This record gives sequence, structure tokens and C-alpha cells, in this order.
Amino acid sequence: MAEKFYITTPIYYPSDKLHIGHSYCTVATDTMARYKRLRGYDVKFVTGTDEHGQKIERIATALGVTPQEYVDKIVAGVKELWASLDISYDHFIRTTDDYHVKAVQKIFEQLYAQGDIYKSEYEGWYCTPCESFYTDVQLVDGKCPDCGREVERLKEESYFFKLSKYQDRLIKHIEEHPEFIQPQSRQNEMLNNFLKPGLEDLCVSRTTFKWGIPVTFDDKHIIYVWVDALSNYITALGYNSDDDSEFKKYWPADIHVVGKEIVRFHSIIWPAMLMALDLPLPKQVFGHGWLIIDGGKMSKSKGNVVDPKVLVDRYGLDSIRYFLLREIAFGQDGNFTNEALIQRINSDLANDLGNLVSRTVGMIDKYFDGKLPAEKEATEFDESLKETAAGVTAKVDGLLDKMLFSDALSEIWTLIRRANKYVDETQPWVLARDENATGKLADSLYNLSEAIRIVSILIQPFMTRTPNLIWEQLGIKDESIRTWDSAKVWGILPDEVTITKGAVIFPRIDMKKELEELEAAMKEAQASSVANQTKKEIEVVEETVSEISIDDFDKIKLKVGTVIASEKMKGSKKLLKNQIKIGNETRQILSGIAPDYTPEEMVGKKVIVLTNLPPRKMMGEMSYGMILVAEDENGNLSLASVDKLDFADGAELS
RNA sequence: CGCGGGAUGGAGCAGUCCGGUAGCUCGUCGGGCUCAUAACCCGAAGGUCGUAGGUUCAAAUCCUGCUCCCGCAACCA
Repeated sequence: MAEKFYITTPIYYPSDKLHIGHSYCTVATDTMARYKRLRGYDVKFVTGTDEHGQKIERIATALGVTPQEYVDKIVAGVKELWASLDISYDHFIRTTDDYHVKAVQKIFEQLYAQGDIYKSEYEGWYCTPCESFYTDVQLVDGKCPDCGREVERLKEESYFFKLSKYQDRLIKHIEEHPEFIQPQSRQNEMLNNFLKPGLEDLCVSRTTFKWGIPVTFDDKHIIYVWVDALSNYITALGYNSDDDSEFKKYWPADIHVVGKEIVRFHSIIWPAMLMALDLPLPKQVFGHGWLIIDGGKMSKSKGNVVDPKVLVDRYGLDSIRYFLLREIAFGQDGNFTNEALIQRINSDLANDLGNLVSRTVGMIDKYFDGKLPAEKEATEFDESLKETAAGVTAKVDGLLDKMLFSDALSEIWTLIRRANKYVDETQPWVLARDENATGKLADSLYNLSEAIRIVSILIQPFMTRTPNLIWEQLGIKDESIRTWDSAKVWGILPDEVTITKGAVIFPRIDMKKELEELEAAMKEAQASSVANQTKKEIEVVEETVSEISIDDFDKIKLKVGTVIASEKMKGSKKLLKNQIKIGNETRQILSGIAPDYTPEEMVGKKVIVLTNLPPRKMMGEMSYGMILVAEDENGNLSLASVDKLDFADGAELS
């Protein structure tokens, strides 16, 4: 019986449209799954969505739909995205799935019954409008990090998981299994940062929202994310259900692929839960890096979120999958730029691989009318090409086993480059002019075809379409010469290679022209994204519910002011410290506009100031009021002002 | 002194755990070839490996201090 291999992605939180970062993680996992299948493993590949929680409840409420309706809509989009990226998952789990809900409730009951979960009180800072608890360190200047309003000390009844109980066992396990947390740097982080200083028990229930799995024996409480989301890795296999045969077969997981920011949950909380359930731990948690855009993290506020759909539509699926796994060393952060993407497509895919196929097929067509003769005569360059092929196939498995995708592709490309060099060495166009050299010419083209066959097999985990396109053109029909192991054998392509000329597999891209068009396309996609639509809809809803009377407006004192001095706040990226003359008084007002305005620009500007705000301390300085600015979708700021530039300051707005 | 990651020819990276002539891709320059997607092949220039010190016969690699960049700080891959 084939050896089993269970691999998972995180279950994604569908509060927003998924972006290229999620795709990166999923494509990598898919590549690993495909590789293992090619190696003959019995693979189970699970992905899904984590659909509960307050954030989703709130968005749905704002949109006037039920949370279930909301997540159904988003999940449909997620599945569509995975389909467009040829993600070969075997099972898609949703935490709203019935079997998951039931299994999680059983897990919770069991842990409670055996004393690993106990009831206590959770004390923290509560922000009423946001309905959220925060810890001391989360607060910003003692206020809510979300809305900036006052918070109050509150106690909430909660269930806790005895995380601390498993601390020593976890440390021991990690130290005895160096392969458990990968890459290694993450392991050090977990040990030094979290485990050694000591673990605190974990709050595993909430009463502040309803959208989640209820605790069966205490319906005031909702099971919080940890037990709910992390359990998906076993409930997806039928754990705690009527049929747990898959669980018995596939658990423990061979690899949980996760982003580096959630390594902690997967290497500490999740294993502790499994210990409590007396289940084996996953063999490995692999924390991959992030895609860095414009030198920073991708974020909605920066407006630099990359939509994978746009890229796939423009360049094709295989180009994107190739780029993601070749450009960035898996496990580390890496830059994503449009230039780098087009560069890779042009040089690696069009020039190296695409052109190799094209020139080989072209020559077989031109010199032999599309079919090679069986009679061949070896050339002095053949051995070196075969050696390279043997060397490459010998190394690729080892690299892929360690998830070194970029290195594996780089290795495969050495064969492509070697084959291109072989063309120059054997000079088929010279052989073609010599009637006595037909055997050598056929030999050269046969060897090129064989090298391409091997390449086409090795790229299968990464590229889902290209291998077929190559097989069609080179007439590689027989299944037996397409198997993973057949790449290790040289010379099994039929003697009489018969080609079918086809379209160019990877057309070259005009970098300059394309960059402009691509940027325009990305902007357009962003403007029409679900996220923005959602945001707008929420804003509309909030505006309608918060109509105010003219009396309310009267409470707001807005005045015209002149900026007479401005300087950067040291230690702050966003804040400017402004002295503002308002009639015959001058106030100090701090404002988070440094990304858009320099202190020099500010001086002399007429601004609108909200004057009757209570004074507020920021970064150790007092601020008496607020300068009004407009903010667009991309977070760009523009000062509000009066139409007549020489208008007197101190004037009141009404 | 909260924690982690990073700093290597023009750009992006590998090498650092297990010290011993600094490697890859792109770009630049020169040459070759013409089957092919102005693609391919060969060659060259270009780095005192952030900085200051230490250990050593020998340091990008080990130790210490410093500077700068990025990220995290309990539901944003």
C-alpha cells in the first residue's frame, strides 16, 4: 500500500478578498501535494476557511445580511480563485460545516470533562463601541487601538485551556524533534520568545459575540478561535464523526504549511491541544515568509494589495505559479514587483524554456518534415548533456522533499540551459547542409527532445498546463514516458519523434509597455474589489444610521487656522507637531499627516480645525484639537481648507 | 536595554549552523551563431561581504559593541 502524506494550508479568514499572499501559500502547498502524488504517495491535501468570529459578524450586520450569507458569498470567491490557480485540494473544510461544528463541540466537552478546560474570569480592557477586549500592551496610549476611545476595566466569565500544563512537554518535543518547526530560525523564536518565558493559560471562549460554535453545556459562551479553527486539521478527516477512517489513515499530518505570523499557534497551542486529546503531533510545521511589496508589507491601507486574478488573466497560471516559487526562497520574505515578474517570464520561461521547445520543434519540422528517422549517429557532445540530466534528476527529489522550491527550479533550469548550449555545440544548421551528417542531426534533435521530455516531467508539480503543451508538440503520448521516475531514464522517447507544431508556449512580454498596462489593470481591479465595495457599503450603512440634528452639529466648533510652525515628532512616522494660529490664540495640534505633508509645506497653510475636542497626549506631547483632512481609498491625505486663501483665521465654520 | 529578521559587485538573492581562493540570476560591455520568441552560446568588467573591535595560521562565516532597514507584540497568508 502506498505511503500516506497529509498536508494542509491554514484555513483562511474570509473577512476580505484573498490576495496574492494567500495564493502564494496555497500554490506552494499544492506544489508539494502534486510532487508527492507523482512520487506515488497516497496524498490528502486539505484547505478551507475559518468563518466564525466577531469581525465577520460585524461586517455581515453592517451589510444587512446574516453571517452565513456573507461567508457563503466570500467562500464561493475563494473556491473560484483556487480553481483558477489549479489548486488540487482533496477536501475544502469550512468551520461552519456541520460535521466540524459537532466535532469541535465534542472536543470542547472532552477537554472540559478531563479538566484541561476550566471556567474562570478574564480580565481586560473593554471598548464598548468595538465590543472588544484588549490587554495592557495592546492599548495605544491607554485607549482602544481600534477606535482610539476610552476603555474600561472589565471582567468576563470565560473558559480557559490549560496551556501552561503542556509547556515542558512542548519544549522537550521541540528540542527532540529539530525538524518539527521549519525553518529553524522560527524554532528559536518559539523557544526563546514564548516557551521559555512561560506560557499562560489560554482564553478559549467568548460571550461578546454570537457568530461561532456554542459551548454545549453553557450556551452563553461561544468557542473562541483556537479550538474552533485549529481543530479543522483533524475534523476535516472525520475525527469525532461517524466515520473516522480517514482520520485513522492520514493523521498525524506530515506538514502544516503556515505563514510565519501563525507559526506560534501551530507549534504551541495546537500541539498542546493535541497532547490534551492524547493524539500524535503533526510531523512538521513549516512557516513560510511574506511577499513584500514596495519594500513593505502588503496592506489595504497602503493600497498595494496584489490581486492574483489580474496576474493570472494577463500572464497565465503557470507563469504566476512559477514566479512565486522561483523568485522567493520559501521560508523567507521576498520582494514581489511587477518588473521582477515580467523579467522572470521573459528570461526563464520565454527565452530559456519556451524558446528551447520552439527551436527544437522548429528544426525537427524544418529538417525532417516533422518526424525523426530511427537511424542516429552519436556526437561528441551527447555525454555531457546526459550527465547534466542525470545530475539534475538526482537532486530535484531531495530539494523538493525539503520544500526548497526555488532551488529545485533553479536545478531544473540548469538542464534547460545546458540543452540550449547543446544546440550551439552540435550546430544542427551546419549538419543539415551535409548529406553525410543526417544521423548526427537526428541524434542532436533526439537528445534535445529527450532533455525537454525530462524537463517537462520535472516541472509538473509547479506548472499544471505547460507539461501537456510540450507533450502535444513533441508527441510524447505514452504514459510510461511521462511518469516521475521516467525522468531518471535517458533515451526512452521513441526513436521516431514526431512533432506537431503548436503555438509559442511563453510569448515574450514588452516590459515597458506592459508595466504601464499592468499597473492600470491592478488599480482598476482594486477599485472594484469586494473589499472596497464592502467598505463602501458599510460606510453607507453607518452614515444612514448616524444622522444628526442641527443641534448636534452646533456642538462642533470648527475654525479656520493658520499654520505658523510645524516640525516632525521624533520617534513617530506619521505625526507632525503644528503650531496653529486661530484668531488671537495659538494652539499646538498634533496630526498624523507626515506621509503626505512635510513640515515646510505646512507652514503658512490655512486649515480647518476642530477646536472643542478634549486635549489629548500623543507620543509625550499634548494636542489641542484636530486638523481636518480628507482621505481617499488609498489612504492619501489632503488638507481641508477655505476657498479664499487670504481669509482671516479664527473665522468659525457653520 | 520587549522579540525576531535583514544589511554580500548596478538590481535581486545564495553562501553564514560545520571558518580555508566570494557564487547565482538579471543588467552592462565585447565576441560568436542564425535553428528559434531581437531569442541562444562564449568571454569580460564590477564586491576590502553595513560598521568598529576581538579570537585564529586563516573570518562573509565564530565572539562583542554600534548604525541603518523591515516586521511582530494573542483571530491580516
